[in-house]
Amino acid sequence: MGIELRRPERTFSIRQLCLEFKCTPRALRFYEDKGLLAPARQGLNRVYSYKDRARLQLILRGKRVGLSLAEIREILQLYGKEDGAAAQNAKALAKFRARIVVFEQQREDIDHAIAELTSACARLEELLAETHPELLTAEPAVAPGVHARPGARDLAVAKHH
Amino acid sequence: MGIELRRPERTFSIRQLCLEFKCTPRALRFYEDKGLLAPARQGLNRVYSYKDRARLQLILRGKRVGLSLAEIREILQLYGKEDGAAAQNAKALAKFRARIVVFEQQREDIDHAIAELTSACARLEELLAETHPELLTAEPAVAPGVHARPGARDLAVAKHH
DNA sequence: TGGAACGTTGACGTTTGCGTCAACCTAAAT
DNA sequence: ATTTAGGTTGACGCAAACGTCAACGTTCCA
Repeated sequence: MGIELRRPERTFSIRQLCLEFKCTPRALRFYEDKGLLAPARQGLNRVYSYKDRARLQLILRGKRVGLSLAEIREILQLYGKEDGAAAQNAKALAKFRARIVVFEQQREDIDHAIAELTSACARLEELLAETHPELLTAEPAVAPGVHARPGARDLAVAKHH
Repeated sequence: MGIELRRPERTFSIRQLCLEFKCTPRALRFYEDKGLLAPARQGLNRVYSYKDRARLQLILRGKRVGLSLAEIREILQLYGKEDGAAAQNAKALAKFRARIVVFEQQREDIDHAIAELTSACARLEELLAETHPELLTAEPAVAPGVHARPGARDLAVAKHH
């Protein structure tokens, strides 16, 4: 039939999204409880649209930069309603600006941290080279070009202990 | 007499550090409990040296970039003992490198976030300018309240609920 | 016909990072 | 002598962000 299964119409099961984004069903349901997601239902089952997937991406990015779920929800809400009460928009503007400032501070902190860790690595490498060269794993730097892709192979999220 | 009271010899009370770094005594004691700080004592009272202050700075920076206290402690420990078991140093090296990778990912995320919020701000400004220009506070940058995150009411500015 | 595989809703447990008393000491100022 | 302004150690409380069962419903498929 003529129905094209192009990407924008695709839907996702909870597990598909979890595999793609390395998280657990529990987490997605939790985000839903907290009002960050609202997938459609097919009977009882959740059905995630492309828009839901995009939201999830934003949520996870937000988390990685240290936002709380409450803050993320706020931002998502403000994002959606560009109309409505203008006073709300003014408040949104202020909040956004404030967040930008915080982010810039954070970037500075991260640059600091990277610099310090890098020099610490250099010192450690020297030290090891002198005393126990056999322990040098011979990986002097981060593999260039390759963004640390976790390589989703299993459905169980392995933890580091 | 010849004794110079240069900075390196200065010591700090718990409150002084709290004021300087916008945190609470409770937090500092907590960090101590967790093995991140170990100030000298004068009777019962804690006396923080310049080195302690530096450690505190690192701790807070670590927190701001999303490290857990446990991770920060690990880093601080590895920092202090450049000798000792070489195998430990090798592990430290690996961990540091891994953290650097995470940090670089984080920086990317933050740049993303800043970009998105900035464009959102621009859109909001336009929208407000058209519909309710009187709400434009004409503060293109930040105004109030130093950026300290939650709570901190012990000796900081009173906050909204 | 039944058992994987996938989904659902509770509900309780856990860790982290402190806040918040309470009860007490102690040196300095009044 | 007593208030005041700092400090101390417990001990309990709490919110965030899930993990971890338990008990149960579908659908497919050999």
